[in-house]
Amino acid sequence: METAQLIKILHGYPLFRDLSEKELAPLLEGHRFKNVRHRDKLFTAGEAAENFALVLTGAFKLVRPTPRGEDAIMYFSLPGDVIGALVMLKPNGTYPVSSVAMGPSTVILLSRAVYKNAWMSSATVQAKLNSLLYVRMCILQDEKANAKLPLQQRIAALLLKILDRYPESDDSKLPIPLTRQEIADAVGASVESVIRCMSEMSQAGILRTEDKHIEILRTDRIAALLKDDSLS
Amino acid sequence: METAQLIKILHGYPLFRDLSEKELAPLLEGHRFKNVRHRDKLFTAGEAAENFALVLTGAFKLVRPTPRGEDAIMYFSLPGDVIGALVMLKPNGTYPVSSVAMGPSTVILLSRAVYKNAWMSSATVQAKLNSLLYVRMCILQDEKANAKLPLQQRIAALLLKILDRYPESDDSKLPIPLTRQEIADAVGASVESVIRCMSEMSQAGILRTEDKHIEILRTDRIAALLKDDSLS
DNA sequence: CGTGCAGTTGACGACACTCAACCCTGGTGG
DNA sequence: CCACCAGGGTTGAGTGTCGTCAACTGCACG
Repeated sequence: METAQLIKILHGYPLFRDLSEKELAPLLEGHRFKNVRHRDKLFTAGEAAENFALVLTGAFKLVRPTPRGEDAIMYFSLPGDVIGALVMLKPNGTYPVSSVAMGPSTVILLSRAVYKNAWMSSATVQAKLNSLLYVRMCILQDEKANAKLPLQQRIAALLLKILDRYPESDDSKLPIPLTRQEIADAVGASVESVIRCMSEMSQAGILRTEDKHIEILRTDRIAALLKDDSLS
Repeated sequence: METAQLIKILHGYPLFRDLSEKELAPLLEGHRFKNVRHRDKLFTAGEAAENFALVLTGAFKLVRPTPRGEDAIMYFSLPGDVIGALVMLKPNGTYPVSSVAMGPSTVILLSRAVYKNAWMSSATVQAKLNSLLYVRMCILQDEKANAKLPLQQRIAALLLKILDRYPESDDSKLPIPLTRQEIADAVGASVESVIRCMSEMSQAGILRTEDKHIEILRTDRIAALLKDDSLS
């Protein structure tokens, strides 16, 4: 890909929107593209963190292995997100989470050195990173606040939250292919429970899934689930 | 308090450690001290965010009200922590959490304007804030990963985590007065369950509580709880 | 001396987890 | 061409952890 084209794409992302081409160049020093196949790991939790990455296409789930051998999904990284930037601050740091591709994805890889030289010395960039981090933290906090709700509502909250983050989508289809297992890992439940829950919702005509792509038919009724209770 | 003394204190905190007096001054522009009484709110979730604060003494719990009227504790802010800084980025932002004093506490209040002028334009300060935020996020992620563990282990993890954050303490006494209710709010459980759990631990001689101050007698056995299972 | 907060205990019940099948699909290799 | 397997989805039965409700104690404070 030519640099000009890349810059155009980057300007579409909040992180880089206000940066001139001149400011952008040093941030991308030594960048290299990388394709990641479905279910491959870009970074692995616990590994020494030498690089960070910028998502261009596809999606990644950031997962932490739990003490019991399952996975817990912390975040879904979509195009425009930065993965592993925070840990660049710590010398000899290790990735706190693994990043696993959901479907074929592409990123650009950048080195810790670039972070120290260019990213860290720019107050603007740091502030933007803070912003991304802040959003992510709020999501985690929301989830913690919702942790005691019945499963149905936690799933509903998750689906709506994902829809929210993709304003461009046609309003009802989730932009990422999601298996029931992944939903379970994200809300902290078992696959079976998630399946039972979502079957109910399907039968109630609230949503539909077609080959891992979930379509929400009645956003209103999902939202209603969060207020009161039950599918009646 | 004189400024000189204040600066000395601030230099003791990671956030300001590397800053000269000259760099520090603009960051503190227009600062005012505030005493907060036990259980009073410094900021309230949902309120328009006009100020942020720096904790000097005491402690704060950052809580989000849950949909069911309970509180979920997101974080314990100790001296040296900044409260509400992140949301300064967003014009018209509202605090995502309430900050409630645990015991009498003091802070210095700073205005959004100072943040925009001084804090945001310093790459060093932004990077430090990032660091603080990163730690906090890792804690939340750990908790999410542990969410499915039995209650006993979640409590054990919480207590150890708090001890970790206070290396100066005499190794076994928690630095913050914690009620069972607060522990319950932090791990996402009911008071009664927490009480049952901790009574067991007391009887097993693992910990002792004296007027809301928890002392851990056998750090090793608490840690062991996290690996295998049960108090045997 | 009442009120509010913290801690405690017991009985009961429910939501969700576990385990164990089973179906369907697509891909791979003999 | 068919057998086999892996990944995803589904269902049912049994179980357990934890939440709910209720009642009671001790203490501090105004």
